[in-house]
Amino acid sequence: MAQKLTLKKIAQDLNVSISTVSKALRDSHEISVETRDKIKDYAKKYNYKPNNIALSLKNQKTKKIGIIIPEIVHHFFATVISGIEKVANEKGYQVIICLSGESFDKEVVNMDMLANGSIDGFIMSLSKETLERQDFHHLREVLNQGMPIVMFDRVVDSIACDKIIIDDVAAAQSATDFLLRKGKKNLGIISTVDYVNVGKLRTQGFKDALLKRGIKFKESSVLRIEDAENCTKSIEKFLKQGNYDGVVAVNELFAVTASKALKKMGKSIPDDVAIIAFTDGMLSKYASPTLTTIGQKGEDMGGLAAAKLIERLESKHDMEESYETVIVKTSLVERESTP
Amino acid sequence: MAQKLTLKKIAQDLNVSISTVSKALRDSHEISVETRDKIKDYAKKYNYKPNNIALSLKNQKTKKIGIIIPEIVHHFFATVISGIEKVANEKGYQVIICLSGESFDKEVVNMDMLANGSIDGFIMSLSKETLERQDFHHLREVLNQGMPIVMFDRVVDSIACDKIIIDDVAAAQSATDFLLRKGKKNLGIISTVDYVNVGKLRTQGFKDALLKRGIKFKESSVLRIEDAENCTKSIEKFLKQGNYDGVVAVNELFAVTASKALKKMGKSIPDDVAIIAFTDGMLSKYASPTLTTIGQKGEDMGGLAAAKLIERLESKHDMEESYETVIVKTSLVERESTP
DNA sequence: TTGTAAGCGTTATCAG
DNA sequence: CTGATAACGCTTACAA
Repeated sequence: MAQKLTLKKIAQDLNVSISTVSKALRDSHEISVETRDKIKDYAKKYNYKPNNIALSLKNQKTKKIGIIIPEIVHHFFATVISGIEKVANEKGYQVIICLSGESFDKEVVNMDMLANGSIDGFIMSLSKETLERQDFHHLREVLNQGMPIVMFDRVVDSIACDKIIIDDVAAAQSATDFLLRKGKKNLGIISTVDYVNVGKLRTQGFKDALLKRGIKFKESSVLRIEDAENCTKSIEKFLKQGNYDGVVAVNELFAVTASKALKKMGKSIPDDVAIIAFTDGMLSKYASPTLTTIGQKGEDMGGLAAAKLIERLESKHDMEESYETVIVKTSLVERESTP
Repeated sequence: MAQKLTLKKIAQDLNVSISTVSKALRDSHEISVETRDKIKDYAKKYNYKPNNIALSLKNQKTKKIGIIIPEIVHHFFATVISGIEKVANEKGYQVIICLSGESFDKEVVNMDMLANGSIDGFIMSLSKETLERQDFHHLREVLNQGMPIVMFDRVVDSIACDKIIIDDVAAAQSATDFLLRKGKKNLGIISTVDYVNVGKLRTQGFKDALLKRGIKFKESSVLRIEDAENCTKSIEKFLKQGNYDGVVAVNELFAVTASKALKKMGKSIPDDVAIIAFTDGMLSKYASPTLTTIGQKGEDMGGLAAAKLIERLESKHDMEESYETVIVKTSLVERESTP
């Protein structure tokens, strides 16, 4: 069990000083070619690699990015991480992931832990509970220490930092309008409770689209789901009562659940009822019928977030106070659930 | 932008020495109650938190676990991470995630980076390319340095370390037998290329189940898929030629693809053809028809892997050379795709 | 009861 | 050309 090699050991073994070794390995011209080669050969032979922790302490930077998201088992978040990881890796950074599990406390604890030197900056999407409480002191504290944050998807206006979002209102509006253009007249939307801002914004877009075409908007055409695990019953009831010919769903899960409910009711998709969903993930691609979706480009969002954060980390603090909100274009992926 | 508080600054502000501050904050009885309280109040007021990097360097342990997996967008891996994260967090550890993207080189590079002090141990599942090449020098190097590794799912026998797996042979055998018991006679299996060991093992189990019942096994009843992205054509062809009444698929994706192909061919599921898949994820739950699956308990596997790793990290090096392979029981989840 | 000093592994500055 | 020293932030013998 060969212990890890350090500068100190190399120095001892080769009867030189630590600083000589350090300089030789960094190709300093102060060192004679002979000693340099001797040291470099030795280092290569025994596979010396500098200790990252020591470097972090010395340089006051870790080359690590902290990611805090609600859940990793949601495909959208997984794609975002994938995008972050890719860009981060290219630029020599690594990612530390913490899950809040939609809990405010866990979000705070994890953030505190990471903020104490483990990382250089954060990329995060807020937990539902945090959004509900509207308590953002942990974010403020971190920003106050001079540690940058990039928020994505679930963001809040009142925090000054870089943000990567999609234009939820516009996307929902165009999704809704898409159904209207296909000749659907009586639309319903399956959304989340309002404190989840993306749900609220998408509902707003739905409403806007109707009003723009002079169709009156009824509150009863909105279903706001609290508990995604047990949404089947309420979706069935909603669809039965509304007798819609077009449905907008704010995520894939609501959409497939609606699709199943409709089939059970003997409706044919897309002829009797058309469905369009947010989040272009696995379910949409493989459900029967396949679902028309608004793609959220999770990987792009992650990549942009990472690029933005790293840019800020590596700029000489000269981009102070000029925060940017990037709006990522969504894409409409047409499949079988719409005519 | 309040700079981060350190022991040094507290010491200066309060006109005491650094070690006094350190001791006071750790409730040392060496320190008088007055100074202790004074220091603790000050620390609390300005929200002092010790720097993790400094602690890591001092203690020679980071309280971080490195995870290396092929992809995060695969639901199974996401559930495993979720399980790891949960257990790790409970025990005061955090997770650093690196993705190999099924590439050998990326796996090696990432592992090297993490091994240089950033983490205390690894949890990993090998990339396809690594399995194909059978080159495990990077694993050996890490183990040689005394850094523990726990492998899961895609493991190799020749590396001595703890492993968390499912009994792929037995699971495939029981899945196959399940179809036979339901009266199916002519079975096919959709698997991966053989160097992916789980594919190979599951194919083996399929074969075993047939032989055990005295049914002869034909090589032609195995489809080995190389490229999961473009498997539709080959699956269609395979199903048409074989005219099976029961299909085992080594993952969800192959299963839904098969399901769609069969429906297109006018077959009814499960009456004409029954399907059983590995990996109980989103697709199986929401496909039409829903799929009967072998649940791999990703979250459990992750939790066990984390627990095992941490146990090894925190034991006083007295469990040397006694590596364990934990076999996690799979569960059969019956849904609509089987009678 | 408090302070000094060494050490974790590096790098950078300054002497020799 | 080479080496000693300080520093990053912290803990912990050991002195005072």
